[in-house]
Amino acid sequence: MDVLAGLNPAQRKAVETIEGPLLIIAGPGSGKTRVITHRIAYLVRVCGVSPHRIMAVTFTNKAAREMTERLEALLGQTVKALTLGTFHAICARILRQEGKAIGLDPGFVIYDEEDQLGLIKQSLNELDLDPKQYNPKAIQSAIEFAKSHILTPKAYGEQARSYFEEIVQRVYERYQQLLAQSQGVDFDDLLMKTVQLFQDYPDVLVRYQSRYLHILVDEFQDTNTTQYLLIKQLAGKHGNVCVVGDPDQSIYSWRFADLRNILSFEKDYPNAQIALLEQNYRSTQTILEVASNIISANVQRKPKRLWTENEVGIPVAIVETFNEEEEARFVVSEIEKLVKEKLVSPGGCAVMYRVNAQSRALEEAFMRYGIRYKLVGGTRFYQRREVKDMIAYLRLVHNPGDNVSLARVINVPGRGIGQRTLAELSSWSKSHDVPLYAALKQVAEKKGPPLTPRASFALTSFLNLIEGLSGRSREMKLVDLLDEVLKESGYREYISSEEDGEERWENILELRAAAEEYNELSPAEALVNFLEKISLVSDIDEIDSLADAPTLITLHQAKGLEFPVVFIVGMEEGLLPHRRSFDDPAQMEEERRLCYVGITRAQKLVYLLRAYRRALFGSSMAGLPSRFLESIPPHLATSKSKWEDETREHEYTPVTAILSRQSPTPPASIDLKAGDRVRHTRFGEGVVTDCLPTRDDHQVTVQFTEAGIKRLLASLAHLEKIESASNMQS
DNA sequence: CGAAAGGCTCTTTTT
DNA sequence: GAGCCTTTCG
Repeated sequence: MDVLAGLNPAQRKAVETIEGPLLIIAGPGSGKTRVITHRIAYLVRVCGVSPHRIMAVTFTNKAAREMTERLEALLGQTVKALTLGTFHAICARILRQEGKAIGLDPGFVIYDEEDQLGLIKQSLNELDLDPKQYNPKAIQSAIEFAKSHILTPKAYGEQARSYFEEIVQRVYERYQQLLAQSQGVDFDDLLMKTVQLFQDYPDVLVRYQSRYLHILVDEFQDTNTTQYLLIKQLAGKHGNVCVVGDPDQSIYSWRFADLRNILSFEKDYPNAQIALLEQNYRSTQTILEVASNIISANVQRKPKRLWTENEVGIPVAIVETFNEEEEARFVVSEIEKLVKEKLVSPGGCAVMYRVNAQSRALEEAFMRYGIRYKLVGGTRFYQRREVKDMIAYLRLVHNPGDNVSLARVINVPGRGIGQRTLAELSSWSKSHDVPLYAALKQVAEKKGPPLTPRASFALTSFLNLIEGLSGRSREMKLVDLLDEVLKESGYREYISSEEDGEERWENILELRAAAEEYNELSPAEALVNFLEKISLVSDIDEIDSLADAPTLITLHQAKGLEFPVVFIVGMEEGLLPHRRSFDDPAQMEEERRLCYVGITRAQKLVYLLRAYRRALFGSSMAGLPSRFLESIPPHLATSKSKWEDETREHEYTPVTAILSRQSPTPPASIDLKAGDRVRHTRFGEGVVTDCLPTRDDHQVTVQFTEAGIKRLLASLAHLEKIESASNMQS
C-alpha cells in the first residue's frame, strides 16, 4: 500500500515532513482529514513508528471516531495503541492515572456546565452575594477564562482589574472548594490540572514527553492558552509537533480559543515548516470566490489564495423575504423543487443559522410541508433532565461524596424534602465539614441537625434507598442497577405523571440501551466506564444521521461538514453579524469567519436569505441586510425580493432555470473567442476552445498546454489574451 | 412543602 | 416566546 498515492504536492509535503514542528494551514475542503490520517499511516507504515508513541488530538469525539475509522481502513488493522482523542478525554485519562500526585481522587467526577452553574450559584449564596447583581453565567465565563489561561483563584485575583473581577476571584475560590469536596472537576479543570501536574512534577512530564515521539493537533485555531501549553509541554522533548488548522475558520474565541496560537506558531517554534493546503476539492469556483470575497474584508488575517479545478458553477442566490415565516417557506419549497428536479437528494441540503432560536420557524415550515428534517443540536441527549437525574443517581451510588448529584436527586421524585430541610442539612454539613451524605447518616442516627420528625424520616428513607442500591451495585449488571434505581426511587411512576412523560421515558430507555453495552464488564468497571463516557460525550451518536432528510444546524456546528446545497438564513445586521459583536472589531471579524465557514460548506449551491422583519425574542423588528452581503461581487449572485414589489420577482432567475437553461440571456460583449491563445497566472498558456455566456459573465473553456482542459469564469480567471484567433487565420 | 403566578434575561456551545 | 428564578398563597 502506498500511503502517498493520490496526494497533491502540498498534501504530500504535509504527510512526509515528520521531523520537527510542522504547521499545516488547511483551507476549507482541502483534504485535511485525509492528510492527517495519511500522515499517521505514513509514520506507522513507512517510518516504522510504534502507534504507542503517537498522540493525535481532535476537538470532538465525532472527529476522533471518524479518524479512527479512516485510519483503520487505511492501515487494515486496529489502532488501539494510538493515543487518539479529544483534549479532554486524553487529559482525563492522564489524571486518572497520575492525579494522586496533585491530590486528585482517581474516581473523580466530571461536572458539566449545568452542574458548574449550580455550584457557582451555591458559592454566591454562601458568600451572601446577590445573583442578580453578579450574573452567574458571567462568573462562569470568567472562571472559564481563568482556567483557559491557567490562572488559579489566587493568580486570577492578582490580575483582577475591576470590582467584578474581585468578586469573581472570591466565587472562584469557593467554587473550587465545593468541587474538591465532591471530588469533582469541571471540563476546564481536566486541561488545567494536567498542565499543573506536568509543571509541578517534572518526572511525570518526562515520562509522557519521552513516550510521545509524534504529536498531532487538529483544529489548532481553536485551542486556548492552556491547551497550547499542554502541547508545548508534551512536545518538549522530541519536538515533533504537527498542528493543523485554518485561522479563517476560528469561531470559538468566545470560549477563549486564541487565534494567536496558530498565527504565532512559527515564532514559538522557529524551525517550524509550513504546508499550505490551498486547493479546494469541495466547492464550485463561484462559491469559493464568494467566500474569498467575504473573508478578505478581515484585517487580522494572513492572505490566502484558495483555488479549485472544479466547475464554475452557479451564482449564489440572495433572497429577501418579508419575514422569517416566508423565509422558511421559501427554503422548504426550494428544497422540494430541487429534489423534484433530481438536482439534489433531501439529505444533501442543509439550512444554517446563527442562533438556535431560528430553527423554530424552519421546523414549522418543514412540518407544514410534511417534509422530514434532521435537527442538529437543541437539547442534547445527556443534558436532558431525566437523563441527568438517572446519571446523578448512578454517580451517587458510585461516589456518595458527590454533593452535586445528591442535591440534584434528593427530592426527585418529590419525597417531601424541601428547601428548608435542605438548607438545614447543608449548613450542618458545612459547619461540621463533612459531605452532605455524611450529614444524612448523622440524621439517621439522630445526631444530625434538629429537624422535624417528618423531614428526618424523609431524609432517612432517601439514605436507605442509596445505601441499598450501593450495596447491591457491586454484583449487579449496570442495566439491572439502572432498573433498580428506576423502581426503588419511584422515578418510573414520577416520569409517567409528567407533562411529556412518554418522551422522557423513551429517553431513559435510550440511556438504558447505552448501558447495555457495558454488560460484559464487571459491575464496578462498567459503572466507572459508563460514567466516564457519558461525561465526555455530548450526544448519542447522531441517531438518524442516515435518514435522507435536510439538516437544520447552527453555523458553529456546521464546521467540518459539507453539503451539495446550503441555505444560510437570517443574513441580517444584528443576527449575522450578531449585535453583540457590533462594538468589537475582533468579534466582528469572527462573525465574518462564521459566515465564511457556512458558505464554504457548500459544494454546488448557496442561498443566502434575509427577512425584512423578524420575530425573535418575542417582538418583531425590521432589520437591515447583513453587511456581509455587500462583500459579494454582484456578478456572482442573483437577487430576488419576494415581497417588496412583485414585479422584481422577474429579475430573479430561479436556480432550476439556470441549471436547465439552453439559450441564455444576451451576454455583455467579451473579447475572447474559440481559437484565442491566452495566458493564466497559474495554468500557464493555452487555447480557448469554447466561450459560453452565463448570466452576466462568460464561462471560458481553455485547453492549456500543461494543465489540461479547464473551465473558467472570465471575470475571475484574469485571462490575458496573447494571440487572437483571427490573427492566426490571416 | 409545593403549586401557581409574575418578572427577568436572552449568542454561538467541539468538551 | 421560553426557561429560570423569586415570591406568594393554600
